[in-house]
Amino acid sequence: MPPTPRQRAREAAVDDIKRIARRQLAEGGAGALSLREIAKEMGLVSSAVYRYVPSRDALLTALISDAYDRLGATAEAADAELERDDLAGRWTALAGALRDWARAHPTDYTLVYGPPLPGYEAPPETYAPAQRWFEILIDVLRAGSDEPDPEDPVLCAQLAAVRDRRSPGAPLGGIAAGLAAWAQLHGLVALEIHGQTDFVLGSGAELFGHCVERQVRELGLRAGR
Amino acid sequence: MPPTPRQRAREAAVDDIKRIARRQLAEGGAGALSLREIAKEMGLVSSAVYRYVPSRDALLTALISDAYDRLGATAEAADAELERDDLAGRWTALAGALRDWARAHPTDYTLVYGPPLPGYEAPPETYAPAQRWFEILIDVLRAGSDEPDPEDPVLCAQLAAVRDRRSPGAPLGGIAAGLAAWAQLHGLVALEIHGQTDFVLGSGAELFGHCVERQVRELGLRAGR
DNA sequence: TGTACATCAGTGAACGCGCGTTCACTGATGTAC
DNA sequence: TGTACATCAGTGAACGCGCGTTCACTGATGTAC
Repeated sequence: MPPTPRQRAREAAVDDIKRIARRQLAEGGAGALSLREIAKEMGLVSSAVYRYVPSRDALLTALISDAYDRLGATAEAADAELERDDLAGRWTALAGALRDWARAHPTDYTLVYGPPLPGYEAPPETYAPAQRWFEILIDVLRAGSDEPDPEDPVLCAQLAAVRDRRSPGAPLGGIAAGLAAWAQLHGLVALEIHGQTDFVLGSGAELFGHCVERQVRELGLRAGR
Repeated sequence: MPPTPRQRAREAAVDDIKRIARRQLAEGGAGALSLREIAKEMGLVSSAVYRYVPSRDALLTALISDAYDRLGATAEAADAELERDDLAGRWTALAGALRDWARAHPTDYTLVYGPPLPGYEAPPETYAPAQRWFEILIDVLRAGSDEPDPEDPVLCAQLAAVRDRRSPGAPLGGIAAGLAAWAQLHGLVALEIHGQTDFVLGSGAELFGHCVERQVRELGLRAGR
C-alpha cells in the first residue's frame, strides 16, 4: 500500500526537522540544537515540533544514528563498484569514501568519531550500524599481509580476539597493520576537517593519497585479475 | 619584588576559576561553561567573577591558550631528559608524552586538536604556542629517513615548503613519513580518548606502543651512542 | 453518497529555568605624604 | 606613626534573553458504517 498524503507530509516534516537540526549542529555545535529555533524556521509554533519528535534528546539520537547509517551506506556503495578480489582498489575506495564523506559532512563525522556528546549515552541500537564501515575494512584486510606478528603478548591476545570475532584465520601482523592504518586514516581525516593540515600543508588531499598508497603497499593488498 | 598578598589572592582566585571551568568543560563540553555556576561554586555572587575575568569568551580563550602551553611544556620536559642524538628515544618519549597528556586531560586535548569551538576564532597570539609540540617533532625528524621522495609533484611542493620553513636540508621522503606518523599518532590518541579503541581492543596502550616502534623503524631513527 | 466519529496537525499561553552582563553600592586593603 | 585618599573585592538587584516542555484548545483530514 502506498503512503497516504498525511504520511508523506509527516515524513517530509520530519526530514525538514532533521535537515534544519543538522545545519544547527554544523553551525553551532551540540549546544546550538534548539527545538524552538527549528519550529520558528519551519513557520510553526514551538510546541508543534512535539508532534514529530518526542524530545530534544530523541532528535539528537536520531541524528547520530542517521550519521552512522549514511557513512555505512556511502562506504558500501563505493565498495560495491569494485571487483571483490581487487583489494587494493577496494581499500583505496574505502579510504576515499571516508575522507570525502567527512569533508562533505564534518558535523556528522564528528558525531560518529569525535568526542562523545556530554551527558549523552549512545543507545544500544546504534551499536550495529556504527560498525559498518569498519566491517568492510576488516573484510578487505582478510587477505592478510606479510607483516610479522607483533612481539607483545598482550597485544597479540587483543588482536587474536579481534581476528576471531571478525576475520578468522587472518595473520595477527596483518590485523595490527590494518588497525594502525585505520588509526592513520582517522588521524588524517580528523586533522584535515579541523583545519590542521590546511595550516601545515595548504591541502590535505595529497598527503592523504600518499598515505593510502603506502598503506596498500604495506598491507600487501593486490589489485585483482 | 615579591607579590603582595592581594596579588597572590588574585592569582589564586583566577586559578580557582580556571580549575572549575576546566572541570565544567570536561563534564559538559563547551556549552557547560557557566560563569554563574563558577561564581556559585566559589561562594561568590555571580557578578563578582567579572573582577577576574572580562567575559565568558575571554575565559575560554585563556583555557585554550593554557592547554597549548601545558602540552608544549610536557613535551619539552619529556624531550629534555634524553640525549640529543638519541632520536629513537626522543621520538618515543614525544609520542608517549602526547598520549599520556591526552589521557590525563582529554578535554584540553580536544580543545587543542578537536573540532574547533563553534563561533570561536583563535586569537593570533595562540598561534605560536600552538606549534611547540610539533616543532620538537620536526626537530627530531631532522635526521631524515631513507624513504624515497613521493612522486606527486604537488605533494613535493607542499613538503618542500614545510621543510624550508622548519627543517632545511631534510629529505622530502622523511618529511612525508614524519607527517604520516604524526597523523597516525593523532588518530590513535583521538580514537583512544573517545573510547573507540577500548571498544575494539580493550586497551589502546599496546597498539600505540606497537605503532610507535614501527614508526621509529620506518623513520630510520637511531638511538644515540 | 452521506453522515458520525476518530485521528491528527497546529495554536497560544504559560511554567520554571539558567544564562551573560551591567550598574550603583559598600567596605576592606593598600599607598602617599 | 598617623592621616587622607585611591584602589580593589565583593554585593545585590535588575536587564533581556532563549530554552525545553506541558496543556487545553481548534479545525482540518481521514475512516467506518
